[in-house]
Amino acid sequence: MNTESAYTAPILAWYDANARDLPWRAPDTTPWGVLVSEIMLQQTPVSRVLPVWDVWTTRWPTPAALAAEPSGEAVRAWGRLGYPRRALRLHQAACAITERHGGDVPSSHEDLLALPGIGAYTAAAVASFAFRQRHAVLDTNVRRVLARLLSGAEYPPKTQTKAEVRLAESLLPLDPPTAARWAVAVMELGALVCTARSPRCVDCPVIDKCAWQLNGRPAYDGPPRRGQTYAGTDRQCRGRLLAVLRDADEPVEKPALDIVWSDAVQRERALDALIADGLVDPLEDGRYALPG
DNA sequence: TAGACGTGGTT
DNA sequence: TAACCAAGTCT
Repeated sequence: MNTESAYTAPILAWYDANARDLPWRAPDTTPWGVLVSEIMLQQTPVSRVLPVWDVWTTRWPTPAALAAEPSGEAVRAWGRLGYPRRALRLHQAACAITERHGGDVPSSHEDLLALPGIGAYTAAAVASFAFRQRHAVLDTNVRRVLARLLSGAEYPPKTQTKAEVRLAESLLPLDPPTAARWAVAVMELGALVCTARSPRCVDCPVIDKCAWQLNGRPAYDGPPRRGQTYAGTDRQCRGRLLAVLRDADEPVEKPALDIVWSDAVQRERALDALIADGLVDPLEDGRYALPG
């Protein structure tokens, strides 16, 4: 496989000059700090993660510190980041790290992948960013950049293909620390320049080598990209319900939940689902609380 | 494997 | 304004 391409040097140089100064990239950030950031950043913009990451890593500087607290505290401190099951899984991951790995975030892709809430992307990201290993880190940004640069398409296919993985691997510099830098660099390029809408091609360090550009920037012509309606869904209902518990200092009575969603059938379904997910704890006295 | 899963900013 | 989008994972 290739180890260098015409894209490598320009993108690395661009990153050195344009990388954002994000706290989880600071040299003294621990692997745990990196892991927390990666989970928080799933489907969530950097600007909203910043303050929550700060609070979390200060309050729980190690996996053991988080594992020592009830999972409900993790859910509460998650605030309005969204997808609160991530908080639950991060707490579970902290417990597993404490029990199985002596309190140290594991460095191997395999061990990371075995942790709850960590999939192929996050395992690769942590192994690469925190441990300077050589992995293809294929997130939505990188998939879009590679689609444009090499496939000449505006967007990558809806679901990730093996061809994309092979392509990303073929682009990885051989030297692990350089591969790790390359991984963040491509991701950053996708986040700042090669964006989904209105890409800033004038600022692109590889515009002269971009297949999409050379093709005349053809518009996406594949199947419609999934649009997610939200109003009126179970997801919105779950969000309302959980917000009540998050904002309450003590367990709440049922009416406090009933008042935030008028459709009783949907409300009960959502509440049951939250309980099944372990995000809500139905107490014996009939009240409801975040899990202990 | 398609769909569920939160939330808020941008266009 | 409604739709799209943001460092995905799980089932």
